[in-house]
Amino acid sequence: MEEISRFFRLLSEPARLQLLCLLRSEPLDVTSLIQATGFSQSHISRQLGQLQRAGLVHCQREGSRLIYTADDELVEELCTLVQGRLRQRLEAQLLQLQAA
Amino acid sequence: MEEISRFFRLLSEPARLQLLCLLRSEPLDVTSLIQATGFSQSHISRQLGQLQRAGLVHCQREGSRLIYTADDELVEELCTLVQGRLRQRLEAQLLQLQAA
DNA sequence: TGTAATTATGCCGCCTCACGCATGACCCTG
DNA sequence: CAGGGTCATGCGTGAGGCGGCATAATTACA
Repeated sequence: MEEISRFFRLLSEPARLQLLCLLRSEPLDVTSLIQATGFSQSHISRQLGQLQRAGLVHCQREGSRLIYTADDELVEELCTLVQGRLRQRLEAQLLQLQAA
Repeated sequence: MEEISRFFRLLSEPARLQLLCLLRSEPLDVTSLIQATGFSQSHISRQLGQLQRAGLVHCQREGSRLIYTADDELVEELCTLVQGRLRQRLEAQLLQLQAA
């Protein structure tokens, strides 16, 4: 339970979720992630560290760079499920507004 | 994306997750939830408010009490998925330890 | 109608964590 | 070996949110 909530906390930060989405389409080095997100280098590095400790990503050296890769498709599944629910909820609210 | 992360944030708090689990097995009033969790009355009330605004629970009067009910089975699914992953990860670590 | 029970809300202290700056560690090239 | 590029790590700040105390609001009951 405690563990599960910690996992959700990892995904509760837009920056981390964004990193996971970016890495899901293709492996990238830190510099690319910085440019893609607009966050500071230190921040990106920290978030990547957290994701790595959680086993959601791993990295390998490529010359002087570190290439990060997303390991798990679970996050995608979770996001899809949640997104479906949010969509469904919005539609329900829309119907209710039209009825009024 | 922003919305999705907000949803995960809801589940990132052990107290809220616990409330959802309790309400998933049976509808309960606030007093029962307080006793079951050990948190203060105000805190429970607040968390229930958040869950309600997110559409995860709803409440109905039953005399002087408010009976809360969990609306969505999505949370269960999400928890099951995450739990499976955590278990899988622990087993992997165990194997790695045994190999060493 | 007054009182007790149940729930919601304003207020506040405290802790966690996001976020950037500066610095250190590591690798590559000349 | 020197210097530049890439990434990680202390440090400080500020905001958001947990969590409890006190209080208000709502309801049931005598």
